Amino acid sequence: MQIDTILMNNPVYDQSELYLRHISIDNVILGYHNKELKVLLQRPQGFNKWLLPGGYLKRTETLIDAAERIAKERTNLDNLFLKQFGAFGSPDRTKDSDFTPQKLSDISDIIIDDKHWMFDYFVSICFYTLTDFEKVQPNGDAYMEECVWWSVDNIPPMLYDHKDMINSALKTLRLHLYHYPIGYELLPKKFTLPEIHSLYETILNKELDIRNFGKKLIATGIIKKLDEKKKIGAHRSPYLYMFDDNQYKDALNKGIAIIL
Amino acid sequence: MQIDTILMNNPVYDQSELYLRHISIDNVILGYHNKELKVLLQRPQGFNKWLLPGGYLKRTETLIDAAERIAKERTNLDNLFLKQFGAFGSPDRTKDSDFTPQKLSDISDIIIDDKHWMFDYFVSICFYTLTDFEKVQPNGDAYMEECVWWSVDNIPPMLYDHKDMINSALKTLRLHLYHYPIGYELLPKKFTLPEIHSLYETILNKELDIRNFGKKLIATGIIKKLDEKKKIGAHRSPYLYMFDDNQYKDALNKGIAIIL
DNA sequence: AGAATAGTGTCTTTTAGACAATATAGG
DNA sequence: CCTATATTGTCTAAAAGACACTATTCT
Repeated sequence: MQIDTILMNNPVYDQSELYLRHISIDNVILGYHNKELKVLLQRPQGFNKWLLPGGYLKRTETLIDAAERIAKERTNLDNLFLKQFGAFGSPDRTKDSDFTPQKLSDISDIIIDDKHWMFDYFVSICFYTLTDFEKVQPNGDAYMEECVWWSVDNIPPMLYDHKDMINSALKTLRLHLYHYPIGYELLPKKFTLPEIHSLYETILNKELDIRNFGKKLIATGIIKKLDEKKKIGAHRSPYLYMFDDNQYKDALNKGIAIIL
Repeated sequence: MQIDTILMNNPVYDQSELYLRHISIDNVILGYHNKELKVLLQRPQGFNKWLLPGGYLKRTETLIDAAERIAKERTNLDNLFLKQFGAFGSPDRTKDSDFTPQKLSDISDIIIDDKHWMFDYFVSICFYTLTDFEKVQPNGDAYMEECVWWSVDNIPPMLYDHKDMINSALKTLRLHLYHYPIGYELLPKKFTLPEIHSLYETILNKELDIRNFGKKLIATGIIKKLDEKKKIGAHRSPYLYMFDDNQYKDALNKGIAIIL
């Protein structure tokens, strides 16, 4: 069996590198709170276009490990439930006239030319997650001038194909909403029907009759009503609900149909 | 801005390589014909486990270009409508006690040790497609002793995580069946209701009442009845149907709900 | 009493789902 | 006429969808 027909010149790879070449991870970290859906974006020092929080894959990590590590760097949250939604790869996806080796060199203390690995072909594996943005204090780092939440209805100019990634993540989230229980990681353990109702309305960006919504969601069995109420001040106290763990896990594995 | 904190030792990449390191493409090529669903698998020379048709990504290609090229190598078909369904990556996913550098060297004319790039960490981007297996004469090559169709109900021992990939592809196909029009690329331009009905039954692996099936599928608008019949021999001639191009494209973009 | 929010039930329309007899083509 | 296959419609049950009044809590 001859192997080298595939034309990689050097049959021995360099294991000394910590990260794998050509592979990046980008996370669409969606934040929900109080009927608002936002996405966490960062802006590199000296540029005026934005990026998704991303990074590279270590030799010792699985894809999901890397995505979790990268998400944690910006949110400080563990246990984000990240879901892969696509890989993006084309020879020119990391070409952007607003982010060039020249410009980077200008504001950097080292010379970076277009042979630098940073400007090589990268395939990006993308994940999305949903969290409560009020619980997150976004962390930038030395190279990111800003790291903040943006409304998904008002995305700033993005570098590369990161805008496509956001759109793709939202599309996937909306599809998943109809087939998997969403909100387990996002809502408090015990939540009210109006709370989960608002969440679904916000994600789908459309109104859902709360009476019918409640009937249908309870009919799936994934949430159950408790014998407790939540105190919310000068108003009638709403009942609390929680996810049924067994039904929830089952639904995650097998998928369900939730017609809202 | 300092870049090398990410610890890739050599900032300049080697552009002379035709393929990108660490990235592979694997295709789950599903074949349907006459109520049978099969998958195209290949067996490397001298081994008794099977692989999906796969390959590497050229510097000049997009992911989908590569997937199409690789699919064509085995099927000779252009215009396969390949859909990405996932990326698989973990440090040990290409470790398999039945496919080792030692065994490969034994049957090869070159020395391959575990530092060979072939045994490095690869992230595989996976695509699936659906075609008519009767139209395909599978092509092996010098390194693949066999390349044949296997029933999806009877998958032989697979190398690496390729069995997982098949399962994941089938799961995705079944999900897509409920949200996107399936069969456009597979069925002849004009097809009969019994034909598309059998296709759906086979993919979902369950019976669907043909009367209700027809009503519902026509109600979605993606197929329309023609004023022609197909001659099928000594039986009543079935009407022909075809996809409505506009509705089809629309459904592909936006997705639809097909409750069967 | 008033303001704000939650909770609940019924009716109508639509859809799902079960079900079997008739029509056609060719031999 | 026989065989094999295709076509078609109705009924019932379930679900979707529209809709509005009452209940609670606190000030």
